[in-house]
Amino acid sequence: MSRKESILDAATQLFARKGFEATTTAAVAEAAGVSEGTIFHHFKSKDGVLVHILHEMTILYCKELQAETSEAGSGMDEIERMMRFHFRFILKHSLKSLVIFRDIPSHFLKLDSPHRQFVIDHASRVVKLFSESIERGRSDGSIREVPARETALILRGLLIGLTRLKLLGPPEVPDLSREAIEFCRRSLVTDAR
Amino acid sequence: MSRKESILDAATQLFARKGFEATTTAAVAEAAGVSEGTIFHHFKSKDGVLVHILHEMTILYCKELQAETSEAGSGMDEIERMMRFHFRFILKHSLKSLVIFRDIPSHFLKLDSPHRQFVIDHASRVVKLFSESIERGRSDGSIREVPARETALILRGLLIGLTRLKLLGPPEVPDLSREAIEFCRRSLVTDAR
Amino acid sequence: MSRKESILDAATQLFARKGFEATTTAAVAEAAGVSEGTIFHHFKSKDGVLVHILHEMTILYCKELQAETSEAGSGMDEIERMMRFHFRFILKHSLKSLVIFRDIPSHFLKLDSPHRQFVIDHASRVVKLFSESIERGRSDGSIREVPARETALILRGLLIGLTRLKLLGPPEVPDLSREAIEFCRRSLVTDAR
Amino acid sequence: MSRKESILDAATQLFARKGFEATTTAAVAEAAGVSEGTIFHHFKSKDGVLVHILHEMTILYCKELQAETSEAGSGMDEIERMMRFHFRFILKHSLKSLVIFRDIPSHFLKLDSPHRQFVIDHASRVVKLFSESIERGRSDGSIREVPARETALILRGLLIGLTRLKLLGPPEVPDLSREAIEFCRRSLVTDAR
DNA sequence: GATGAATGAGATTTCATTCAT
DNA sequence: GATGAATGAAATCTCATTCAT
Repeated sequence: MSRKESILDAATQLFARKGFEATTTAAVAEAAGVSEGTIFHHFKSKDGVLVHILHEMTILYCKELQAETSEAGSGMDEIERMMRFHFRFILKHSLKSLVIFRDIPSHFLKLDSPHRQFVIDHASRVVKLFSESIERGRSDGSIREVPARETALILRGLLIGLTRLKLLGPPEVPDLSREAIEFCRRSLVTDAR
Repeated sequence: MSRKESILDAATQLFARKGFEATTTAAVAEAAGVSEGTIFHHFKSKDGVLVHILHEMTILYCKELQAETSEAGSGMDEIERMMRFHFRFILKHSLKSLVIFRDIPSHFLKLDSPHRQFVIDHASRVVKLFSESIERGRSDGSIREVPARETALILRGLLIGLTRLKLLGPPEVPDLSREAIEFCRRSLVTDAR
Repeated sequence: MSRKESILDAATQLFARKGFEATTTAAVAEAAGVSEGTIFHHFKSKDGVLVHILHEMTILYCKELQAETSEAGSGMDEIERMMRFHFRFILKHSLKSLVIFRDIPSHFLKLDSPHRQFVIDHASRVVKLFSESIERGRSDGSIREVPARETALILRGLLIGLTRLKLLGPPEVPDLSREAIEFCRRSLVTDAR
Repeated sequence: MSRKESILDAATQLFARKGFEATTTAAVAEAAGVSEGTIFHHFKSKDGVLVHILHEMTILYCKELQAETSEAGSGMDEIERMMRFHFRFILKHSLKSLVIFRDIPSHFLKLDSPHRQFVIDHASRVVKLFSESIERGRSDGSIREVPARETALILRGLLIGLTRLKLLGPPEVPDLSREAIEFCRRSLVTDAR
């Protein structure tokens, strides 16, 4: 593992456990077994480390999400597959997801943040994928007549909200992925199944 | 307006605009037109200001939410009314909601935060209200056979997610409240309406 | 002596001895017997301390220089008085003058420095005073026909150069004030004295 | 252009524009198109680059200044030629002169600098050349009875001061070389020309 | 000769908080 | 209750320099 990777690894752990603000670069350096200067050599700034994680995860998420929709099936199938993928993804990358879902908003969604646009663009891309699947579903008869973009936004809202609940909430929250998908399926499918 | 209120007002504005961490007590003092010491005189710490906002809003939310369910109607009616209330509430208190939805998680949901339990308890209370309405709906036939607690959590997840979208997202996100309620209604009502 | 004055005092000593860059705020704080934070409380930044010294000295210099010319006498008398004043001033305020003559250029005369204009304006004011005296001297016959502004600039150049020599040069440089004034007098007086 | 020359070139540009302290070795390396290590390979330290420039310029200045006096003429002629040469030199090497006149004092004239002696020796040599010319002028009757060393120091002071004015001052300062030489000539020539 | 990743010592600055008035 | 000067602990970041390749 290169030093850069060590740093990312240690940072992810610490950010997840203590929060981005409360984690010092000194702590990251020590956990990664490198000198503090090395962090700044590779990432320019403390923010830079978070940005790196954000970009990495965002790109991965988009790539894999898109792959889910390419294997045909009905529009409703695609929606279900994308939702299942989302839950799988945040489970597989739970630490990084936690960091992103909890700490990105307070740092990168300020109006003057240079990273705001990146985050927004990513969101748009995801919404668009959902939207297209909904339209496909309306065409192939698997999804009822709902407004595509609005519904896509609602689906994304639901995913985000449940992710927050899972990652930030108390541990006794049960796994809701199956039930959530069912919840959405019931709302979307055409009356005469 | 008392000095205490001035401080809360200024703090809300600044927390909303720049984030809790990035707002200095000096800035709050200046915006409120009081000296820095006064803040610590009334609240005990910077955290104290945020905690005050959190408590105030939480209690208000719970009180008003509960009021919504007291006017009878079917279980499904109650769900709809509670959802409508939520959207109304965050619109009416958008600045404070923004602060709470964006900044509370990263500060008060750390495992060792003394405020974590308060936040979690509040969440439980809300979920319980939803849950009870769902059960009532199942009894009165207005809601189909869904698991009450899981579904309540999903509803709350949806509300949180859409709130985040609205408060943090780009301004061009349309108002989704009506559509979201409709989305849930479709999923919950019994087949034979 | 207030803490602010202590800081200015200590800073002047240290800047003079070791140079502005090589002096740390920690050293200033220790020498002044205050905490490091106090420096920043009063002066905002390390630069701020230097700026304060610059402003203070500049204003004092201008005020006193102007006073020299108000007591009438011929134009040539005024020139001599102003030159004598300059040498007296930098002798009286030798530490602060050293700081200003040695360290200001490298910090505040960069093209993008926000203080550049202040320094330039001060210089202009001094040159103007010299210039006016020269014109007066030409009118009253005490100074020969020389271009006023150019000659004023040359006189100021001479003063700056000699000041640098005195402050920065080896200690064996003799006092040149008397001889320098004589040098200029010879160059400026009308042939038929 | 060798890498060493590239470095000197880039360093001169950057030192002139941003000042020696504010220029990082990383910036020099990038501007020169070499790696940072190469700078330390050729010069031994960041100081080393400045020292190199200083030595190079100092030696060149002395050599060319001396050449000016070898072509005979009266003592006064020599003084004029040396002054003209100085103005020509700093015009021709304006960037390097700027660096030397602005940044050397604050770095190499500290009492404990190992380069202080070199700078002082150079100054002495220049003063000596002026001094000798003045004595020659007194002998050949072209210069009046003035103390040779003091006057030489005054002349050097004037040159330094005007150089500072030209290099650091606002661009609207007119060229003063002709007028300055005339100013000195008037002061030095014997009454009965 | 050339590279550039790695270092580590240290500097400036920030800021919540205290406390004498 | 109100003030604001003073604090000090700590954090981010800089940067010349080294050294293995």
